[in-house]
Amino acid sequence: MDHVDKILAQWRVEHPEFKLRAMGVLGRMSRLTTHLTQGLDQVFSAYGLNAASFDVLATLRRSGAPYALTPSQLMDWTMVTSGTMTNRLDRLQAQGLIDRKKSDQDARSVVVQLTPQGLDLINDSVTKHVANQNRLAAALNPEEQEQLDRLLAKWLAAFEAPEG
Amino acid sequence: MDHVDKILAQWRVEHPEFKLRAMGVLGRMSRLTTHLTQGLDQVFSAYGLNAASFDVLATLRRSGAPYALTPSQLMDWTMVTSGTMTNRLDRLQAQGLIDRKKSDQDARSVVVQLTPQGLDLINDSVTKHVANQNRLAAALNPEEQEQLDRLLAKWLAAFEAPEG
DNA sequence: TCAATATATCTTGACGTCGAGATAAAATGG
DNA sequence: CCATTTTATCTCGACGTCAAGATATATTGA
Repeated sequence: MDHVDKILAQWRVEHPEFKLRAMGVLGRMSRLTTHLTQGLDQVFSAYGLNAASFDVLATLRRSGAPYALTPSQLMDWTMVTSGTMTNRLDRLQAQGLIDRKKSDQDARSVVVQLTPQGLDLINDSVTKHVANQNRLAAALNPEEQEQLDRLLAKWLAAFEAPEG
Repeated sequence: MDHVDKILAQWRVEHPEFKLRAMGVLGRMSRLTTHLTQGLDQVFSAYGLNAASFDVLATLRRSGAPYALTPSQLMDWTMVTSGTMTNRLDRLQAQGLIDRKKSDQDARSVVVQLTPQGLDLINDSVTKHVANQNRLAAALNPEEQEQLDRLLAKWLAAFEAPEG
């Protein structure tokens, strides 16, 4: 009887006709996301980062040398709006973890690049982050993780399929 | 090859030694949560609400008549801090959907109650919300939803088990 | 009894996010 | 060639959230 079960039990009393299966799934996902977010933040904050700034640095890092992307490319990878990305980049630049220079190709555009300090920081932190993710997932055995991943992938495809 | 697969493919090039199963699961959960949040907001905004205010109204509604709880009880149900709850209640009160009165039992405490308008609004919107949840989950068949729910419940138990 | 501690709620300041709009430059098409 | 449309980025104001701290009241235990 976890928290979500208690919520469902209340609705069964107040609205016995409700079809609650999806509510259970979505409720557990939401609740789990809260716990996982807190778990991931433990590593981020140990490096003076948060999920937002880590996300940008990691996106630059995994794009490969020279660890440079435009704000638009970063927006595509991270699912945030342009105002949000500008704010993230401002803070990372103030921390000395990235720099911005005008693009040679397109005068409207900007190139965001990891600084040497930014590269060092993401190299260290991402290793800890991956270990932390595996720790957080360890409540499920490898088979269960595979099963879960398959179901999530199928569901996600409904939103990210090539045709929308 | 969804968005998360592309991220994993990049890491495999840059860090072939990373154990990426948990990253896949967490990444898909995160991405899915973003899409689901947007899907749920469509119903909320049709009623002049957002996820935060809906959450409070729904918690009061499913607690049963007289649809009254203290801010502390609401905090327990919704997993938010006291400052957040104060802010939510201020806005709901300004909208005329709840009222606050001093507790008879405990002079430190407050009783939050749905107004008649608040009750009408949550009664209408929660019905649409449940249908919307089932619509969003329909990419998985009932069996898959059950399977997913079982895995999520097991995982969630690691965070919400009686002993921590 | 009453001082120390715990509880309930609110306040404040900082931050991350979004949406709408501004600005500038590039691409398009007649 | 030039007007129109699209693209890239930034600005601004509003909002939701949190952490830390303030205030008032209740509970505990010596």
